[in-house]
Amino acid sequence: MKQARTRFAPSPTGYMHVGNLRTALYAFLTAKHEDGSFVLRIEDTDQGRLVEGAVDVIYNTLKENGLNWDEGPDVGGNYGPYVQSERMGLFKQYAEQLVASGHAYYCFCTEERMQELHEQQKAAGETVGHYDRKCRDLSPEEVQQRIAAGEPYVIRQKMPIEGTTSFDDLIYGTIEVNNSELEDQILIKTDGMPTYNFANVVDDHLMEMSHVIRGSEYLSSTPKYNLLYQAFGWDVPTYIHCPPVMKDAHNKLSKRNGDASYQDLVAQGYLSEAILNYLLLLGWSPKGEEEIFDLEEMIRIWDPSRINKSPAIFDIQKLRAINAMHIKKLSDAQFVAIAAPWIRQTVASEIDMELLCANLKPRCEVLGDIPEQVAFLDTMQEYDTALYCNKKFKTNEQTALQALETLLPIFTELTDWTKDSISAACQNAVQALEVKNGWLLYPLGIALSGQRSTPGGGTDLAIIMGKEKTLARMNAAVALLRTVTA
RNA sequence: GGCCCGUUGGUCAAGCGGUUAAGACUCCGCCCUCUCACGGCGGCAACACCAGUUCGAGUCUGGUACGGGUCACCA
Repeated sequence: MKQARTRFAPSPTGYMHVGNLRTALYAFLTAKHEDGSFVLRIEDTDQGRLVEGAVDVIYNTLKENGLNWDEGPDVGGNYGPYVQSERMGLFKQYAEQLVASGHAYYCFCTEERMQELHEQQKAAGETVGHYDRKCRDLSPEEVQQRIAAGEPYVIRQKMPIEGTTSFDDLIYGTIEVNNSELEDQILIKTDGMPTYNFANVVDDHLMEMSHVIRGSEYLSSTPKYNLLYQAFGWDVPTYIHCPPVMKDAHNKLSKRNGDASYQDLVAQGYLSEAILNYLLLLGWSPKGEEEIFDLEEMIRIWDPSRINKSPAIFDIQKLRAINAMHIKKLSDAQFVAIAAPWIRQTVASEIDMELLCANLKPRCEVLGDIPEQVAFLDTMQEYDTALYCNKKFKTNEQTALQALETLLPIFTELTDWTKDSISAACQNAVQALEVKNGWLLYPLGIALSGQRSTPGGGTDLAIIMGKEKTLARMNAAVALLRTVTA
């Protein structure tokens, strides 16, 4: 069997939206599942859209996600060059080969004539569009003459006039169109450069691509691609057209309306593994029930035929959930390493980082939530003492005052400020008072944080912020409660 | 407008002629619990519509509606 070779061929426009990333992932997986090669080709021929540093964005994004390419502009390979602008010279000969075999022709119609043609078509009530094939049957002599005279020309593909053309897509099946729908499209422009469609076919063949994986917007031009392959007598690759990633039911996710890019999501605190995992599932489904995968597992289970036909709406909620699951899979040490910088955005004081992180990990869906979650450790906001009321633990301002006054001397006496000793001390008090844990300790959490929800219970918060701050906040709470209950 | 494609809960989706129509996310309830989470258990919620084929249709065929894509000397 022929070796699987796929490519990702982005334009360097300075931005990688998640739809692009997903296409890259699918192409990567299709190659790697069959132990094949993944190729990166930069399509930079649209000089007008070139953006400084854009190629690096592509490199970095792919690398961060582990989508390493076997061949590409930087690493080379046997099918280079891998930057399209460096390949411009080699297309014209292929077009001329097509002219010689009767599958293409020189066309001398100017843009002005095309304009007029469209005007006429409109006036005649016809649908505006296709070139009228005026130059299709020029005699070879006339062609030679006009070329020799220096007249500008393009080379157009000669479409069959009658009949149909069909192609197979792994996702959409066989698609057949009437040849009358096909325009004699331009292959080589007046400047001698190839059009995108032509360069693509030639490049993909020269690079021996086994699969062409791209967006479904190319579905309607694929018959023309197929005709080109046939005219050359080349093997047709397996087409895999992917439906678009949508922002909502009507709009594609796009850079134009400022939708989140991969980089934006990372900046918001999403893990790249989670983003990739979510993208995998957006428009594709695995065989079993499992949804959480790392790259290696993705490669193993990948089956491109399970890609869905219909567009998929990007759902940030689901991404959050998957991100949370990936965070939970992290080791404690890994989590500390990635969470610490986020914690430090709002917390400068000395804290028990390990314990804080252990509490944060199951409470954190996106890293970007962390700063706000932990800010109280540095600065406590004023709070409503009604927070001390809890039906389940039968607490209110009065009982909270009692609880804190019970705890205060115990904590003050403690020399060993550890989880074990604090817990033991609290358990003793609970037993002596014959109350529930919550009655004694729920108020502690409020006193230390001033908020209802915190990353950790009262005793953990005490350890995280240290003895000194704990006692200070307890004293402040006692003072506050005394004035309220007086 | 022509052509092509699509349509299962709010979202992602399984399903490939016979199912009580999976599962995940969201939301709600219960349990666990020193807050909030995590975890466990349970619940709400779907085959766009109309014909036809068939003993039987989410699954096959045709049409309708709605949505998307495409009709460049742009990639």
